[in-house]
This record gives sequence, structure tokens and C-alpha cells, in this order.
Amino acid sequence: MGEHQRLSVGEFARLTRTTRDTLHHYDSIGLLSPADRGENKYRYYSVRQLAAVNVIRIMQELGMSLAEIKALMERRTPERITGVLESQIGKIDETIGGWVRARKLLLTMKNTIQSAAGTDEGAMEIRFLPAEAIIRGELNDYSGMTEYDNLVSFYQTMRACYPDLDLNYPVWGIISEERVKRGDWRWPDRYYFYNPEGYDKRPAAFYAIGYARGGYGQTDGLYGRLLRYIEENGFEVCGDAYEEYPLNEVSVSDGNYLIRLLVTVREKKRVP
Amino acid sequence: MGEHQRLSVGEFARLTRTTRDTLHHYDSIGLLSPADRGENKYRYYSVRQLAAVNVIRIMQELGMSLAEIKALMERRTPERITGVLESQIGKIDETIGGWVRARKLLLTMKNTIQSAAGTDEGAMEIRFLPAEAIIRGELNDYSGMTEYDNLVSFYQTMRACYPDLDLNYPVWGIISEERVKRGDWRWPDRYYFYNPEGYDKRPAAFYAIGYARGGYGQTDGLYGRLLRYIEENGFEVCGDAYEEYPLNEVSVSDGNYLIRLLVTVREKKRVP
DNA sequence: GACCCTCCCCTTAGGGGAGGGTC
DNA sequence: GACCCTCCCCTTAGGGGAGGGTC
Repeated sequence: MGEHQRLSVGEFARLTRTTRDTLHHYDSIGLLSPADRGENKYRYYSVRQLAAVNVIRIMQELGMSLAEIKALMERRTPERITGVLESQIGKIDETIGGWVRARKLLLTMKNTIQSAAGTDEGAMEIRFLPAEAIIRGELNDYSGMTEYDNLVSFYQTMRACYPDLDLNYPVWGIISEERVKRGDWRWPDRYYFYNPEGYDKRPAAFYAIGYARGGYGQTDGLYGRLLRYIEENGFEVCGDAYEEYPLNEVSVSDGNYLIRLLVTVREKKRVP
Repeated sequence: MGEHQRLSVGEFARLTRTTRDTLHHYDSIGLLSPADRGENKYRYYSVRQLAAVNVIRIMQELGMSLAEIKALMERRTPERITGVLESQIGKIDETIGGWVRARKLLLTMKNTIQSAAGTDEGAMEIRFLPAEAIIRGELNDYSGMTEYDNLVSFYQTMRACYPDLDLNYPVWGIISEERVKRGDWRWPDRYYFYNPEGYDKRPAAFYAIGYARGGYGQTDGLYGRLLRYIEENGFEVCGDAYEEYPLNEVSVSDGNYLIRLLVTVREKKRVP
């Protein structure tokens, strides 16, 4: 051994976990050229060049183009490099924050879909549910605005209030106690979505819960059935209704969604 | 108002924070086509399609190609979707871990460079330094192996022992107490690098610290000066020497690096 | 046989127009 | 004027060979 003080492209690629092609490319654009060339035109790298590859790849992962990295490396000074490192550390922090938010969203989506797994469509029940953090929109306005207009306006408001929430949570509707009692459940009074950072709550309470299959807004039969069930079991409506689509266009392609309806209830006082 | 229940490409692009071009592209490859087309061939999207864009973009950020996303969405079922979500959450965790490691590296690099800022080349000092976590290689073997061979072998060992440490820290050399005393400081006895996860330590001790400018291995004059300084100040060598290049090819382009030499010392017992 | 060279074409996810029609 | 259409060419960071030489 002892003789080869220089690394061939292949050896260098293995040590840096890149490929020959990548190193060729770096050479061809003048970003990182081998320390030496053999008489046979072979590329020979020095061990000290290993560090350079790491710098290149980190900068690249942080969104710098090879051209920018080249420009930086050609005019590098300790000051410029520490400046770039500092701003890149800031970018990493933002990146990590973004992934943490994305993780929360995926987890919420997964929990939502799984909460619907194995539900028996016809089944109804009355259950106590703990409070759950939600983000709620303003009261909808149906005087001259369609449901679409309201939904668009809800999205716009959310964009404005939570600029970081660039990833959207599935959005559902609240029907107020008063309109549930009136039998007027065509349109939601507000939109909402589950979000761990929400200030609002779906309150801790007893809920009558029922399921149905269908498209958006096709909840008519379900409301009737659930209200009868509430009545028959000696309960009464005492709060808002929450209309959710745990299986929606995200996970179902034929439009046959799963609707879940939660109505806030309490036990009727027995008249002796 | 009220009339436009459909969103044009422009409106839809704004709400989803994409561009017209992107939506055109999605349409042309059949990934996401507008819910409706006007007689004028204009694309009209429904509000419910907003969620689909988010799903696409998250999957995309997680490394799925548009073709894969299309294949998934065409055959989506709650089970397949939760499966993908679950594995993507796992991927996010890995991604975050990777960024946390990259952050540590950049911070170490920044601190290293800044530790050299404003050092007076000629200056020497004796200072107590606290212990610092390092990762140390095996003893080098110079019987038939060059320094290059040893460094390559060090890199390979590190790759094998710390597969997660795909980003490399700047590597420096330790010269053993015995060899410092013998005046034989041509080659390092071991390689090492600073790393918060290292099990080894550069021990808490008094260090004589000196600086010089030059290329790799050009430390001859510096050793001599620093040893004299130690002697003159009533100290003596009592441990290993650490040879570092806080300003190396990463931040300096002309090869005129900054060398820092740390020699473990203690006060000489005064003979009365 | 395993490795290296140069040269040339291909890919993904769009962006930039040109030329023309619509609100 | 602001917005929409289709069609066609361009880009970044390499990967895949072809045809030929070297360890």
C-alpha cells in the first residue's frame, strides 16, 4: 500500500457517498475539480477535499443552487462563511418548524380517517366526549352570499389569521342549536377544523353521534334519525351540532363519503 | 356576488398558493383536473378541490413524484391512505432528525471559525479549558501506511461506527505527549473531531495555546515557539497536543490556513 | 474484469413566452 | 385591462448509455 496518496473518482465517491456522475458534474461546472489529474487523464482527489463535498451538499440541501455555492466558494472568507452558516441555521429552524407542522397535519388526517374505521353506518350512540381544540370561522352570511362564497371567505380569513398554517386541515360545519331545533340544517353556521393550536373548543359534553353515507350536504335523513334517537332515550338537544366527513375526497374516490353528526345533548329532567 | 360558485384558475391558484402554471401542469398530466370546464374552455375548480391540492403538495414534499401521487389518488381507499400517512409520518421524523444533526454540524463549524476570529497570530497563552466532547479515531499505523492511508481508514471507520453522521465534521490530529516531548510532531497519532455526541473528551486541563498561518502540517516553528513559551513560564508538558485548523479550506481559499495548537501542561513543581 | 475517459441524449416539475380569444 | 386558452421551448442536477482506453 502506501503508494496511492490520491483517491480515484470511485474511491472518492464511496467515501463521500456520492456518485461518479455527480463528481463529473461538479468538475464540469468547475465547482469541485480533482486536486490532480493523471497522465491518463484520470481524476485524483485529495483526502482534504472530502470536507468540501460535505459543505457543498449541506448548502445544497438548504436550497442553494450549485451556481450559488460555486460563487460563494470562489470568494470565501471566514466572515462570509460564518454569515452564510448563521443564516442557514435560521433556515434550518424554519424548515424544522415546517416539518413539525406537517407532522401534526398528517397525524390529524390519519386519526380522522381511523376514527371512522369500523363504524357501523346505522349505529347511533350517546357518549361523553372530552373537549377538543378547534379553529372556528366567523358566523356565515347567507344574505346574498352562497355557501361557496362563505367557504371561500373562510379560507381567506384563515390564510390571513394563520399564515403559518399553509397546510390545510379538513374543514367541516357547525349548525347552531337554534337551527337544529328548527330543523333547518341545510347550511352550516360556521366552518371549523381540528387543530392542536386552536383557541376554540368543541366543548366537553354528551354528544349524540350518528353516521351516514353520502355526498356533501346529504344529511337530511341522518338528522331525523338522530333527533328521534335522542328523544327516545330521554335526552334533549342543548347545544350545537358538528357535521364531519371523516372519509372524504382525500381517502375515498367514488363520492360515497362517510358523514358523522355530533349533536350536543343532555338528559331531560324527568317530570315526576 | 352569489353567482360564481366556481373558482377560476387564478382564484384557485391564489387560495392554494400555487400558480396557474402548476395547475395547468396538474391538469395536463391528469393529476388534478378542474371540476368543470366552461363553454369557453375555461377551467373552473370547486372549493372542495382545495383540500386535494394540499394532499398533493404534502406528499410531494415528502418525496413522492407526481406520478406516484396520481397512482395513489386514483386507487385511494381509507386503508391505503392511512398506510401512506403512517409511513410519511415516519419519514418526517427521520427528516427532522437529519435537520437537527445538520444544525449541530453548522453550529460547530460556525463556532470553530468564530473561535479563530480576532486571534493574534503571534500571541500565546496558557489557559484552563473545560472538557469538550470529541470523537477520536484508533491509533494510527505508520508501518507501511502513509498519513493519507491512515486518514482514509479513519474516515471509513467513522462511516462504519456512526452511519447517521453522514455529515462530516472538520477532522484534526492528536500528537501524543511522548512524541511532543521527543520533538516528533510530523504526523498525528490519532485523528479526532468535535462532536456533542462523542464519548471521548479533550480533558479539562491547562493548555498552552499558540497560533500560526500556513498549510497542513507546517507546524514546525509553532511547536518550537510554544514549547519555549511553556518552559519560560514555569510550566511543563503533561499530556497530548491537539492540532486544529479553525480556518481551513472551508472558509479560506488561498491555502493560508490558521493553525491552532493546544498542548496539555501543568505548573512545574518549584524546587526550593 | 473492473475502472476510467468523453460525448450526447433524457428526465421532473414546472416557468417563459408567442399568438390568439374572453370578461 | 385583466384574465384565460394552447403550443412550444427552456431549466437544474444529474443518470444512462455508446464507443473507447487503462489497471
